[in-house]
Amino acid sequence: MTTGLRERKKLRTRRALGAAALELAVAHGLADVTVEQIAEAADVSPRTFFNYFSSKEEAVVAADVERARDMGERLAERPAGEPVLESVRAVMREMVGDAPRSREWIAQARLVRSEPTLVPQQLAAYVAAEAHLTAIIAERTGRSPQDLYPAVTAAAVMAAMRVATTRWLESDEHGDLAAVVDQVIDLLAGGLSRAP
Amino acid sequence: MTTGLRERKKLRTRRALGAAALELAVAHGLADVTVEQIAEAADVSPRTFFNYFSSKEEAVVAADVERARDMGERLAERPAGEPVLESVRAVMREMVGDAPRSREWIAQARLVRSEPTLVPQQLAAYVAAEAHLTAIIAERTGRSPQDLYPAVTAAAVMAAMRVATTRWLESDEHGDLAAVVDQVIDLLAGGLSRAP
DNA sequence: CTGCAAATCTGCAGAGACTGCAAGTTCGGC
DNA sequence: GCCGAACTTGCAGTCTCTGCAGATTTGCAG
Repeated sequence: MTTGLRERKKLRTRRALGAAALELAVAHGLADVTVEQIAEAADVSPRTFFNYFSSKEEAVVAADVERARDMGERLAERPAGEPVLESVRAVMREMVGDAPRSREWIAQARLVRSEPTLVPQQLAAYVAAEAHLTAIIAERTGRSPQDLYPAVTAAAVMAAMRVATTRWLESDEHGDLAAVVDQVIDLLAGGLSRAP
Repeated sequence: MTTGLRERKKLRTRRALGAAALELAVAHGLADVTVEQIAEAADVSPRTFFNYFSSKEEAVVAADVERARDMGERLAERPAGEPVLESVRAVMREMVGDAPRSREWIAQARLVRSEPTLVPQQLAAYVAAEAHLTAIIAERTGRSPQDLYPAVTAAAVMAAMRVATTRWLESDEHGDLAAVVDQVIDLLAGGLSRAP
């Protein structure tokens, strides 16, 4: 892990920009936040903002991308013999446990639901994670990444996760996300043939 | 069906704008096409363009949205007793048969793959269709749209269709899309447990 | 066919998003 | 310490996108 000062600094400003964008958007609504404000809050020039992100929307969703990457890494660390769907179940259980992060996650998720411009970006983040997941599944099952199996599994799993989190946010939110995840995974494993 | 002159005219300019946007983007690359050019090609003012679409990207992907809506309508017309996955299989077979439309479809699909800005919009189109599909599945299985089953099924199916078309485009394209669709549906129906 | 109300189109002005470029600043290695 | 590479910044300029107000067109009733 060669993390020179340079790289660390870059990561720090990237995170600062993402956090500032999210915070400001939650507070004032995305439309009423300018790149200039975001840059100022992160203590860089507006021009630098565009060296990191190509749009406001991308910055707001940056945390999601990181979360997805995190999910991928955790999946890669699961025991090799474990069925893919079970690995996903386990990883989601781990991640749901992160209470402190959950706060900002919920804020962001609700923001996305209320700002139409963010929806496409959010989906792009999911699909980026999907590509990573495809590679992991391919390696783990000893299949080629060109094979349909890893790709379809990854896509279906990510889609199911999306549905699970959406439903969880829509309902009282007091319910257990892990339980919802369990249900959607059962549906997938059951071949989508019968209802719960 | 009350299609007054007004509505028909609106639909016509909407399609003209979408087609112009797609055509120009394929010819010159999306970045080198301005809204002004698109509007001119469709014979309306630039301001009017924004009365129909909120961005260039949305216009380019408009045909996709229509196609997704079409798929939804065809699904709704399938016999009620048919299993959902089988209905999807049948509908895709029908739609693949439309040779004339396929040309522009392939052009658009290839464009999306080469223009990063279009990816999020494309995904948004898929998800919009997903909502429609959810409603259809809910009605057909007699379940509430709030239920997880219709939502997960719709999401998984759309994700699988996305993978199928992507793979089909990536490979020589001479293969049969219907065959790829068959494979991905088999994977879903099999609970994602084994490889083909 | 005529006139009215609503829907639509258009031009204009203006705020912001975003990019290429060239000049400064900082970091990493020798 | 010093040089090259990487990063930041300001600036100029183009394009996107929006609100508004005044035409223009359409649907409908009389």
